[in-house]
Amino acid sequence: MATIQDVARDAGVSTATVSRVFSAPGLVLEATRNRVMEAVNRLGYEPNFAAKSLRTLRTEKILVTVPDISNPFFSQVIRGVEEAALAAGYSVLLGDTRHEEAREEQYAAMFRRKEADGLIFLGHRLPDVLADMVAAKGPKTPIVNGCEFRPGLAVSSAHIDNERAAAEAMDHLYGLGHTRVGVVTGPLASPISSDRLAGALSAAQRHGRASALRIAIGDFSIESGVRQTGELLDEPGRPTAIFCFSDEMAMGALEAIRQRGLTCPDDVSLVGFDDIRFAQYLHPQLTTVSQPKEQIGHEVVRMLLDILAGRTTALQNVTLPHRLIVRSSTAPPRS
Amino acid sequence: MATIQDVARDAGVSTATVSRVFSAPGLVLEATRNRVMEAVNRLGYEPNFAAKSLRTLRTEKILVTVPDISNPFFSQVIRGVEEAALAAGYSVLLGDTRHEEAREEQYAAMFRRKEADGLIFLGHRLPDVLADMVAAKGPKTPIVNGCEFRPGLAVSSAHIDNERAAAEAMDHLYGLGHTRVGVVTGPLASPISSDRLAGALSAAQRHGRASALRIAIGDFSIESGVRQTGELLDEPGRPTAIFCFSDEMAMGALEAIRQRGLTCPDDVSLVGFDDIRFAQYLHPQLTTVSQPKEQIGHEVVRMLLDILAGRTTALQNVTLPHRLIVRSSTAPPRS
DNA sequence: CGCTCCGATGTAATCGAAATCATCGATAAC
DNA sequence: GTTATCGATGATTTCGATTACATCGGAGCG
Repeated sequence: MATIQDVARDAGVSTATVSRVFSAPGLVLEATRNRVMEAVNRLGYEPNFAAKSLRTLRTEKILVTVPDISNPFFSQVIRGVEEAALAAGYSVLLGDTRHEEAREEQYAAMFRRKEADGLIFLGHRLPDVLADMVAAKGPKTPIVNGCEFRPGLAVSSAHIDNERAAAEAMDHLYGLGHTRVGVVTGPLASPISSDRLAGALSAAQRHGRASALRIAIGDFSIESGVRQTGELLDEPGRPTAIFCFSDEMAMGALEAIRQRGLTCPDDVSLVGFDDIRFAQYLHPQLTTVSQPKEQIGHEVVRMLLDILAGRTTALQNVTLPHRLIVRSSTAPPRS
Repeated sequence: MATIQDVARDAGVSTATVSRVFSAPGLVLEATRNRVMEAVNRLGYEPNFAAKSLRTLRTEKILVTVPDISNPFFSQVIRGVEEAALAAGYSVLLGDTRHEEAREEQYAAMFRRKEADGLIFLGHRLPDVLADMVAAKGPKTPIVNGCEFRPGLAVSSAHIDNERAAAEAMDHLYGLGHTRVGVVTGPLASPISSDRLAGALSAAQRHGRASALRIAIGDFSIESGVRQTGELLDEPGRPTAIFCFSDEMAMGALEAIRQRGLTCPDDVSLVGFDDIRFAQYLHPQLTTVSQPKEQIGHEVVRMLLDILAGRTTALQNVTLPHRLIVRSSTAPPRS
C-alpha cells in the first residue's frame, strides 16, 4: 500500500501538503489539491491508521463491552450505539464479555493500551484498573455506562428507572386482580435486577400482598425462565401471575406454563421486560416493559462524546422513559 | 499514561530491554526482568497500541461486517468468530452494514487503512475496492466470507449446502403428504436465497409438485414473513405448508396463520431456517434447518488466520453440515 | 522603494514501540 | 594465551502520518 511519501513524490509536493489536502483542504491551492488527489487515486492511497493514531493520540474508536451480544436487548442497544458513533465519525469495537470477568479485564487492557478513545460498558462491573482510572481522573474519564446504574461507580450512565418500571408492571397485575404473584429476577449482583426487585417489593407492599409474593432468582436466560417459573408454579398456592425481568425468561416461562398444561393468560398471566423485537410475535403476545433501547445507545454515545470533546465537568445520569406495553399475556385471574 | 521510556528510566535499563521483557522474555535475565516488571506495575504501563501497530504493521484485529447484528442468526455466528479470534489473540471490530452499500464501503475503507489485519464479511456483497484487492493479490488476500458462497467472488468461504438443505426441508413436507407448498424466500440477490430456492424447486420437481409450488419474496424480517405468508394463504388453493428461509420470517408466518384463524400445524405446517435460539420456544416449536452457527464463525476465523500466517496458497471452500430439526410445527395435512 | 504581512508550501521534529546492529564481558575452544 | 562465541544489554533507526516552525514570493502600505 502506498504511503504519504509515495503520494508526495508522485504529485511533486511535500508530505505536509498531502496531509493538508486531507485535514485542511482550504489551506492548499486548488490546482495543487487536484494534483495531489490524482496521485492519491492513481496509487490507491489510504492514510495508515496506526501512524495517524500514534501522532494524534486518538483512534476514533469506541469500545463497547456487552455481557452477551446474542441477547436481542443488547444487540438493539448496540445498534443505537453504532448509529450514533458512526454519525460522529467513530467506529465501534465490540467486546462480548459473556459475563466473564476475565474477558472484561481483557477489554479493559485494550482500552488502557489506547485501542479506543472511549469505553461504553453495558454490564454492571467495571474492572479494577478502570475503576482506578475513574478515581484518578474523575468525571472526565471517557468511560460511561449503559443500562445499569450504580451510584457507587462514579461514571455517567443512561438507563431507565428500573424500580419504577417494575413497580408499574406489578401495579398492572394487582390492578387486574391478581393476588399471588411470582417474580423471576436476574442475578441480584446487578443493579438492574436489584432495582427491579425493590420496585416489585414496594408495589407488593403497597397493595398489601407482600406476604404472597414469591421470588425466584434466574439469570436472564430462556432456560432459567423455564426452570424458575416451573418452580414457582409447582409450589402450593400457585401464583396466578408471573413477572420475569427479561423477555427471554418470559419466553421460558411460557414454555413452563405450557409444560404443565396451563394456559397463558387464562391460568397464569405473564409480564416480561425489555420489549425485544420478538415479544409481540409470541403467542400470546407478551405484555412487557419497553425500554428505549436504541435511544439508550444514542445517549450513552452522546455523553461519551461530550467527555471526549472536553465539554463535560460533572457526571451525567440520564433516566430515559420506559413504557408498560399491555398485550395479551395478561388478563384478570380466573375467578 | 506511562511510556516505554518512563519504564526504562525507572528500571534503569534501555527501552529495548523493556520491549524484550514483553515480546521475548527468555532473552532477558530474570533479575532484570523483575526490575522491569516492578517498574511496569509501579507506573501502570501498558504498551501503546498505535506505536506497536505502526512498527509491526499489524493490528491483531479482525473486522467483521454483518448485515444486521440484531438478527440472532448473525449474532450467534459472531459469537463463534469472537471466540475463535480471542483464542488466537485477535479482537473483533464489528461493522453492522444494515444492508446498506454506503456502510459496506465505509468499512472497506477502514480495512484499507489497515485498521484490521483481516476482514470477514457475512453478507453477500464485497465493495469494489476490496474486489480489486482480491483480484490483485489472489487467495492470499486476508478476506473471507461466511454463510454466503458465490463462486464468482474469489474469496474463501464457510457455509452450509443451502441448496441441499432446502431440498431436505421440502422433502420433509412432501413426505408428510403435503402437495401445495408455499415458499417465502429472502432477497434473491443473495446466493443464500437463490441456492435455497433452487433446492426447493428441484425437490418440488422431483415430487411432481412444481406446478403447485407458490413463491413469495421476503427480506428475512419478521414483518415480511407476516406479509408474504399472508399473501400465500389468501390465494385460492391455499398451501397446506409454508417454508420460510429464516426463522424470523417463520415467526411472522405463525402470526399470519393465527390472524386468519388457522392453526399450525393442523391447518398449515411450517418450516423455518437457521434454528435460532428462540425456535424451540415458539408455540408450536418450530421445525427448522439448523446451521452450525458458531462453527461457521470458527471456520471462517481459521481460514483467515491461515491466510494471515501465510499458510494458504489456494482458496478454501468449507461446507459445514446442516440438520433438519423436526419439531411440532409440521404434521401431515388435514385429509 | 523598502518593509511588513500573508498565503502557499516545505523542512523537520515528533508520537511510542520494535527491531537491527553494536557493544561488552565472560566462557569455551584450540 | 589468544580468539571465536555467546548471552545480555544498549544505541539507534524505523514505521507513516501530523504539525510547529521556517521559507519564499507577492501584495499592500507609507
